[in-house]
Amino acid sequence: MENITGCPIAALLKSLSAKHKLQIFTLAVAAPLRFNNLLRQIEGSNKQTLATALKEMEVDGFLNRTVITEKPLHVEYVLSTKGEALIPIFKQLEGVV
Amino acid sequence: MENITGCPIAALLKSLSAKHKLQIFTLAVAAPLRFNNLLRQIEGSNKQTLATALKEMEVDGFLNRTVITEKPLHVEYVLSTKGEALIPIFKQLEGVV
DNA sequence: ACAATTAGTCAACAATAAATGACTACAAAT
DNA sequence: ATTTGTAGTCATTTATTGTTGACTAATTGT
Repeated sequence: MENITGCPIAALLKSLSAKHKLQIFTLAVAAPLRFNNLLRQIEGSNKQTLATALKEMEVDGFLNRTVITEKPLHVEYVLSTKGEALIPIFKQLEGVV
Repeated sequence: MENITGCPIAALLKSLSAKHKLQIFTLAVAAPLRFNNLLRQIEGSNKQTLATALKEMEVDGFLNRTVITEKPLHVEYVLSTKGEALIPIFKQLEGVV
């Protein structure tokens, strides 16, 4: 009900702190992501939360969603340049914890 | 109801994303903080949320709480070394947004 | 003595985020 | 033709977070 002119970094932090997003980032570094794969890999996750996370990460410009019109016709999520830029920052946070 | 063995960085991100914390960090860079001062400075804040934020930041080791036994007997919150370590990371996030 | 300022706590309520289960829709395999 | 795998949506419920207003308690100022 607020934050029309809120701080963008605070908004980013809040967005990044949503459930499973950090793990999604981590997995996306290794390989392109697929919905049902994530659902199996990320224990304790569910369709809805995952769908919301992926959608937000796409809207925020961290992931690129592509429909692959081949073999088993599926969707791939790949880290964008903006998404990749966050990885070293997460690494730095490791040093603080 | 979970996260017994959760990722510490995810936990840190979630903690940092709590309301007003980023602003508290920012204000703490400039000068020691006082409770009622914050309440006035941070618009839209309230005692409870502020008290919770300050307590958590203290428990997380980002702020040091000191009772100043002088003049008007008050409490000061000052950034710890660990808290200061986060500042450049926040700055880096600015570059990503 | 009384009021204000200090720094909070507590319980009840409202708002937001996440979980659950049912459902959709298309393509490919049996 | 039916099941399986793809990738989701939708409505409801539950859990987590934040807000509100009343209250405490010590200190300081008038």
